Amino acid sequence: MTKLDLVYQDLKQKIDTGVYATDTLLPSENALASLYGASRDTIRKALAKLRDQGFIQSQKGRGSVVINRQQYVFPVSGVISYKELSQRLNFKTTTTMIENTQMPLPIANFKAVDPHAKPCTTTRLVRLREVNGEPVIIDIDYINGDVVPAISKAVAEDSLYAYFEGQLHLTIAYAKKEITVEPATAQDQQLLHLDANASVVVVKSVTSLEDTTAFQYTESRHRADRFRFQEFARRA
Amino acid sequence: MTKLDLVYQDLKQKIDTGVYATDTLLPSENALASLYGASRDTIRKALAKLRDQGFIQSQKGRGSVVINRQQYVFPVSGVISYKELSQRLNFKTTTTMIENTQMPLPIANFKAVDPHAKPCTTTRLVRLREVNGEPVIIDIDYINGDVVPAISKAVAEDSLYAYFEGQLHLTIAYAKKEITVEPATAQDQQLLHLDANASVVVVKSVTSLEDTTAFQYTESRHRADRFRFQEFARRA
DNA sequence: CAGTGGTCTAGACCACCAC
DNA sequence: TGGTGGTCTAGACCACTGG
Repeated sequence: MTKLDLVYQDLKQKIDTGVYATDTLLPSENALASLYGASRDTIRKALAKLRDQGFIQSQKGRGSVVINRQQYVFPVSGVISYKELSQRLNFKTTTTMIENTQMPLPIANFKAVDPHAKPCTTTRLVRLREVNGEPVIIDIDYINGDVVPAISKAVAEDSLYAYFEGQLHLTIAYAKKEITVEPATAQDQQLLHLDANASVVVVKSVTSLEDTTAFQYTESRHRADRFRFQEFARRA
Repeated sequence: MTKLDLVYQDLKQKIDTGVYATDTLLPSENALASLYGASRDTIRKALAKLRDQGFIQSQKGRGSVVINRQQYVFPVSGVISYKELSQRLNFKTTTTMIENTQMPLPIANFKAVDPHAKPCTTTRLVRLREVNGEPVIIDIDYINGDVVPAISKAVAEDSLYAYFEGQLHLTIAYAKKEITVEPATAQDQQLLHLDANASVVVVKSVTSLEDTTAFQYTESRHRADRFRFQEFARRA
């Protein structure tokens, strides 16, 4: 844990628990520097992170205002696993593996989100996500066989990310995502209990490692009436 | 223009035009510092910005790799106006004002995106966006009357953001957005030429100024079959 | 006016990568 | 081993806010 992250985590926690309340000012940068025994620059980096995440807004000559008790609803935003998400939200979720096969990457299917995808063999994983006993999402994953050899049912039904990071020590760096709305396929209708003319929200993503290897291609098909996505963005 | 932004813009432009090609390394931070006559720290801040935007990925001991020729499709991500967007994409677009009235802010309608919205009088603007003669989006704006007095038809059909920033000198700081899918209303069906059982993608947003005043509430209703949203995200 | 955040600098030490 | 990015520091000057 770096000093920057210690300051960031502590401030974030104090904002979350109301020690620093919404619409009030944080201590000044110099005050925080003394408090944490850090240089002003390190404090500023922690504040920049809070700013990017939408916790504070800084104003010249005044200070940094707490603006937002962060609330997660469905952050397609951010690179986060389904397991991490459901834990944070206290959902009662189950994951059922429907398919686990080896096949070449269907490049054309991910053209929009990664125009330069290269051929490779993959593990194809199809999983059904249920929340409170209701089927909500079908996740279709293609995992690069050069990076990850094979995946057990136990891992697939628990958490891929925990396996990748904890066991294989892969460093996940970034992802590109795309959201569209499409007519439900026969499989969507069957697994998600949908009518013939229903739509699903499709989230396609490519996740890459620190060395820029694209190693996971995912197509996530959501019941449209259960889909919700929130984000925070800054101007310029 | 700060030195940081000069470096950022120049590097970004060189990446866009291929001077620094995808999958190649940028000059080292020390080299860039000499090149631009800036300190290493300033260079690092510019690189951090490029990293956040998905242009480069840095690797300890190796350098910073160009990973992505940025491509805009429909950035709900980012605080950007429809006019800025259509210019960037070279769309042929028209905007038609349908309604321009004064009314109290419909707080309940924006509860999900701003739970603490306060009562205020607003200008309600309803505008239809067409791309290549095809109606694609209905924008319903509520603009805080305490911040912006009234809005002319000419401004509404050109660009609100250009007016807010250029004429009124407001500093737009950040926005919260939410995406959901809803059944098309009668107005949706009529204006967007949709069937009775069609769905629309609804993007609700609250935009705030530097002093944290929420001044614009927008409900953007998109034809589902024309909607596409892409984003870049980093882990942790 | 004093205090705040915004920008910029020069230098230090570390962990990591490639040769 | 030399060069790279990652972290941290101490200090400077500026523009802005508030009383």
